[in-house]
Amino acid sequence: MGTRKIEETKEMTVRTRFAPSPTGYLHIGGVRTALYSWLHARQHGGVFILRIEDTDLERSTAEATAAILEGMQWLGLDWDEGPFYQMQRMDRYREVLAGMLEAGTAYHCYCSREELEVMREEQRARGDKPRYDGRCRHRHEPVPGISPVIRFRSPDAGETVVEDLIHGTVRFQNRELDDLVIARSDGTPTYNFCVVVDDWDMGITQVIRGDDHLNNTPRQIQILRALGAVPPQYAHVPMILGPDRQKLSKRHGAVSVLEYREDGYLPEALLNFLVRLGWAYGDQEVFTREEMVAAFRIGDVHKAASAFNPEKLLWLNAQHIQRLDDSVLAIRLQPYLEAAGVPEERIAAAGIPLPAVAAVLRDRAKTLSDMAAGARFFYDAPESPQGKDREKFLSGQEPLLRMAMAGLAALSGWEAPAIHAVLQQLAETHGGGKLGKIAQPLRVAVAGCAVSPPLDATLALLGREETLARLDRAAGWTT
RNA sequence: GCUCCCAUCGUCUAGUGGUCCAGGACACCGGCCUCUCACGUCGGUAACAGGGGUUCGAACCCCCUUGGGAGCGCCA
Repeated sequence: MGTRKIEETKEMTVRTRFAPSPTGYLHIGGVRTALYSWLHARQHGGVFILRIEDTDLERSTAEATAAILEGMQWLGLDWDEGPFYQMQRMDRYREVLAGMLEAGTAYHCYCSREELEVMREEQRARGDKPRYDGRCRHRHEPVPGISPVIRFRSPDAGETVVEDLIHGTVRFQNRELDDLVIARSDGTPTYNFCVVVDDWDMGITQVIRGDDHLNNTPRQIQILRALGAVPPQYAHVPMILGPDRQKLSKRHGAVSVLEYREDGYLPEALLNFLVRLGWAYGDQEVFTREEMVAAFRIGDVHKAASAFNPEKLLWLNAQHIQRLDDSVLAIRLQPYLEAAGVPEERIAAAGIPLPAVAAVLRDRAKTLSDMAAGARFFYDAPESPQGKDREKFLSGQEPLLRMAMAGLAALSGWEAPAIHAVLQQLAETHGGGKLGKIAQPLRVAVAGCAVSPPLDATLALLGREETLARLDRAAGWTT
């Protein structure tokens, strides 16, 4: 019985977090670190925490916070605790700050910004790295009229080692690290300090974040040690570049993830794309959410930055569309159809089941928006086609349309194979044996454009009455 | 400038000293399939950044160079 207790304390519950700052929208890079954190927690039966780092009052907005939460929900990256807001934890930070001042691991610094700027300039001129020289370290008397900042007293000898799950051992000489500001002169704590206290308080076991934070890590470890806390494990994931391998920016469409939703991407496809950006599992390209959870290992993530590849995302989206059940696909598609101007009531009124339409469209759609565009004509009888299509395919084709109507009207059933036989027959008599000769005019007549699912399947779905009505109407467009 | 990180086809990657004149995927090019557009399918072009070591043997280990990135704030 005793051994059991040891195991439990040894194998701590995994606790990871995603900690975005609400100064902008949730973008691709953020989503990937969120995904990795989530995956790591889920595969270990751990806890995933959402924390909003909103201490930058100037730039944080409520809209950004809302967009982040909505994005996470849309992606299905569900969190077990939070969202926590740093602004609501100020009392706690002040308490820790006071303790550090008391213990002497932090001290007041009265240097003015101007003074510091001069100091840095001199250092730069000498070719040194600009860093605080610790001139207030031993000051005991306050300077009247100046509200001091609080600095962390960092060790000036030895080294701090980061055992990174992705990068391996990374060593930093302590003399390279200066005494950083952990509280501003107005008393508010700074980022590096809040992160440390939060990760500590929240019992985070693995900090998974962008590798732009790797340089901050030794200082965070030092603060944690000064606090008597055991540092968590770290995993610094590389950043994502634009398709041109330049830093990801708005120009690349690297905007809010919610735009991917608008553009008709499936969340599982986006997640699949992102998980493979910097990580691989043999030759497997397509992963379900469950497969990702099972196969992903944070330690297998690549060290190098990777470029965003929109074509591959599109391909993966198509792959995931292929794999959905008709009924599920229809449910996913419905909002996009609505956005394309086909409300739910009209779908019901038309009597053409959406799952069936989705089934015939799935092979040729890369996004749900594509699919909605392709599905529209089933529910909305097309207007007279414009320009080329009308001239090229309908001009002078009234006899053909009439023949088709006669043939289809005479059919006893209304199944695709029977319809196909009629079309085949028509091709023999009016198309020189070539289905292509007659299919295009009929397609344009019925769908309003030169692209649609196979004609027999399309007509079967439209129904006899609607097909004949559309052919009759199109006969008026043949001049 | 200083510190840290990184480096296989255009892109995402497999590869952890021999089985690699380097495999898969997207994209691209060609063939097949075909009533349109697609899907599918078959095939093709295409990479170990450069230089030194270590070793019987290096894409894999070490060093240097080059190139990219990050950090050096009372931003996060």
